[in-house]
Amino acid sequence: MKVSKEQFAENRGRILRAASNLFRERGLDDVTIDEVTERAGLTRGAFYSHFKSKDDLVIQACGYAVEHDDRLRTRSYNEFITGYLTASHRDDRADGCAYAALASEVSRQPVGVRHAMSEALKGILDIIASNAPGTTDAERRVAALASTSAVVGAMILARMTDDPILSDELIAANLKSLVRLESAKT
Amino acid sequence: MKVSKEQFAENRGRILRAASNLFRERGLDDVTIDEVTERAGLTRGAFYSHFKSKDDLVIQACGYAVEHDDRLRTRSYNEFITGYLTASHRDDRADGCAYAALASEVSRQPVGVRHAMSEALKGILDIIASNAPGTTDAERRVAALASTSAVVGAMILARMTDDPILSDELIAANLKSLVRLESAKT
DNA sequence: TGTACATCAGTGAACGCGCGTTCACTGATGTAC
DNA sequence: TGTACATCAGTGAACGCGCGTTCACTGATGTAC
Repeated sequence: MKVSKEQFAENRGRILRAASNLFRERGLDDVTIDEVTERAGLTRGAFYSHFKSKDDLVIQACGYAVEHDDRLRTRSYNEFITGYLTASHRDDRADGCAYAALASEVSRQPVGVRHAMSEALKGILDIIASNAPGTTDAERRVAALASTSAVVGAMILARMTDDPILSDELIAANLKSLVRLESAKT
Repeated sequence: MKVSKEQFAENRGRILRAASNLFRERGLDDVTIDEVTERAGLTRGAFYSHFKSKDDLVIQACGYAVEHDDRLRTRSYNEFITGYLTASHRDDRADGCAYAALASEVSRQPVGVRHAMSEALKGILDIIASNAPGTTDAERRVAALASTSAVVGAMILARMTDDPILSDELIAANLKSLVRLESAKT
């Protein structure tokens, strides 16, 4: 049956949230429309009142994940690094950084998804660069690109390994390397 | 019909090579047994004379990809960084680094795959650490973990973006950052 | 303000396709004598 | 060394399951009068 505009908007939000959590936790291919709508409290068919296709959902849900990620919008450069490189972030994929969870899958997706994630990344890099250590804009830009690459790579490898010691070591080493880099420049 | 032992071994190698290329290019889920065996010059059914299941193939093919990757076995630390962070590596996923291509998917695979990739990574990190800049073992270890995270993260993000300028920038900035790090320490 | 009705979000069954896996069969290999 | 036969890698059809998508239907919403 038809529902109110407010209910409709809320349902759409619930689908997006469920999808963004499930995608980050289990990957884009593994998650089914059934799972997403069930978690959102709806049934399969309702999905197509909100989204054109699963591809469409992927675009929206990836955008949603980045938009609602506080870790990518911290105030200082140091806070970004130390807030990102934590064991709790590593162990909580569902609410973690969408790039660490999905970037390599996104690179094989249709251009719509890649574009959405890419534009969002530009915004994030600009913020990080504005807070990054360095005496010139160019230096701060390099620092932002390099440290973002490092934290994303570290998180991906720390999640990949089945050895908890190596996993912790990856986080600790990058923390040390990036924080030292900053203090050396400030 | 039955084939000679030599032919059997060659067929197995062809399947592994085809799978390792296809997996890196298109991801683990997207590639089908049909595609792999066809590229290896065989038919679907032959697959199960060589591997227990697709999961089994994933484990073997990931191992194969890492073992046959020259980029991960370069002689000096500088060569590792500069050989890894290139546009041609970015554009050639099929023969590129398996970690950049598959690490985040591997993290969601059964423990067998994760373990194989993790143990291989340990070997690679040991080699890199032995060549890394730094005056103590601990310093070299940190440099190896940090630079490996950075190059993998940079490659993943450079492949994800649909903006060629940002993609080049990611590679250049990490090159600058990591090479500078070395010269500062040597 | 109240009422009739068109709209459309949600339901759940059904469809169609693709993919991993199985299986009966073929015929070359390589061993036993 | 030569021959008979058991083995087993490869073939290709078939199976079964899961998933994205469609569709006829329901009934609450919200608009037009």
